[in-house]
Amino acid sequence: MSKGLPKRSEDYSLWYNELVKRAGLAENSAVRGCMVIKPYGYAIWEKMQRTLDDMFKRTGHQNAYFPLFVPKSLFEAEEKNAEGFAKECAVVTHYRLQTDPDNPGKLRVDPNARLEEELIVRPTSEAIIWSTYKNWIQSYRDLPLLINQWANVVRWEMRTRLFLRTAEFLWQEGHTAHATAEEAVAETRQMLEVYAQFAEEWMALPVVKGVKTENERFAGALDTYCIEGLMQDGKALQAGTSHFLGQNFAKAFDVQFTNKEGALEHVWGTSWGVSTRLMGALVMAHSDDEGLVLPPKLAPIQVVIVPIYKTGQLDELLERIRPMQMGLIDRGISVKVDDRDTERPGFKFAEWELKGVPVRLAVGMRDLENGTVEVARRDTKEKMNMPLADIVNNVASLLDDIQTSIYQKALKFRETHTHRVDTYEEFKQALEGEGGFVVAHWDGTSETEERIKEETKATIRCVALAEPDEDGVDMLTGKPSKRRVHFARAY
RNA sequence: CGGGGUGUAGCGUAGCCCGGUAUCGCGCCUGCUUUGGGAGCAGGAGGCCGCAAGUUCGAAUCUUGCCACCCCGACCA
Repeated sequence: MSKGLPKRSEDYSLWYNELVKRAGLAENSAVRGCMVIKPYGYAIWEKMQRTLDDMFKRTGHQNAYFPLFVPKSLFEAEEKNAEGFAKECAVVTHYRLQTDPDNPGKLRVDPNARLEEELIVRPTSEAIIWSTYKNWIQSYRDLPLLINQWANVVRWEMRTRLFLRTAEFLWQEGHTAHATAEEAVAETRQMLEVYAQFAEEWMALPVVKGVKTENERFAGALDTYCIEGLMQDGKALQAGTSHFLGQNFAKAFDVQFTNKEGALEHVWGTSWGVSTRLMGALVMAHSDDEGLVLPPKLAPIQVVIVPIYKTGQLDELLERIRPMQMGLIDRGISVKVDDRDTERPGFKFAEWELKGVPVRLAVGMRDLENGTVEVARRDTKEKMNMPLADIVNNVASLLDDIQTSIYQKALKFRETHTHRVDTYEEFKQALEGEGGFVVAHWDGTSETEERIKEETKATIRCVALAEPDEDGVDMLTGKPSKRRVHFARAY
């Protein structure tokens, strides 16, 4: 492991890339735009999955699995959705390879093995799922239908970045069907709340909840709700979306049910998802020039114990550390004892800091004689000595402190990086400075939104749910506005 | 797809203009000494120089073609 990460202040995106690789979260693969998620990174994703999955189950959802491939005819059924994704679809056209007569030892696509109908590798699963729902839904008694799937999807992005935008990524997608618009909207908003709660309580990432403008809306949805986080470089990151689909997919796939009065109606739909992009958000929101800073609730290793010893003392020291180690484990804390005899303490300290382990305990014979342990917290780099006798309680509450503290830090950052402006000059200044959210009046037209995007690269992240009504005028056109919206440059 | 760039050990690189089988650092292996903030010394292993063809006595180096990747732009529910 080489020393020293690039500095955030010097090259933020280089810092991010290096950090993801050096901390062992992910790396580029032999496939263009596709990453390998490494064990340490996958362990964090698994914790996210487990937590979210529990939250979905508690809100009444069940998991299922649908195919990776979508026949083109199904894919194109909902026109807006199909158009929205058409430019970034991987397409399977053949089903067989053969040895190449012109190139010994090489294979080629068998020209006689063309599929009668092309298969689209799912960029999202509405089409295949709604075509299935048609068979599952007949009566109001079949509703609501509340399904989630954990899956991979493929979007052939022209430019990719580890976790933030990869050609293949992992995600969950919820797809629900309801008897009424009101129920579907309630579902959409409920899942938005679930995402917001997860982001704030588990990822320690404060988010703005809001609704997308027409320009940014999911193709095929009537409304797209979202949570938006703010990264340390002042750019916003969309961390999750929840869509109210209206009856669009029900109509496209002819999904109808008989209501209590015996009349046929199209069902109302929602879909919602978060992806491995959350990993990118987690890294960018909290980490520093020394490495990752992980919130304790998602850290695969919450406490690392580094024994400090002289040659020959290791076994004895490990023996004496064991009661403390077991005490922490019994308390439900995940503990790693770094008993590698091949690395020195300084190296281990640096490595666990890079990997973002929230709490480090350094224990040597000297400490044991004094009845103390050296405790270091990753987020503030503070070191303190704690009595060995009470170490389990102290560490448990320290982990809670760290979770709260990094959330508060991120929240404070967002507050100091949110500017309310009234003129276009102020708007541009706010963006050019330290970035962040710029909250301003907008006349509600796509033209103005586009123009601002072209001139400043800032987009409307959302119309925040918490934003109060307020009469004003668009900073650019002077036309009337009833509410401010959140602008930012975004990932 | 347009513009620019780069491919040399696991990683990062020197050498290329001016042809003679490859430099340095990190990492790796062995041994000894070390071990409370990224150890020191000694020894060692590891290379179809992106691929293919051409020029030449001889190609990492020159020529041509191809491939891959990176950066900027376009693109990105």
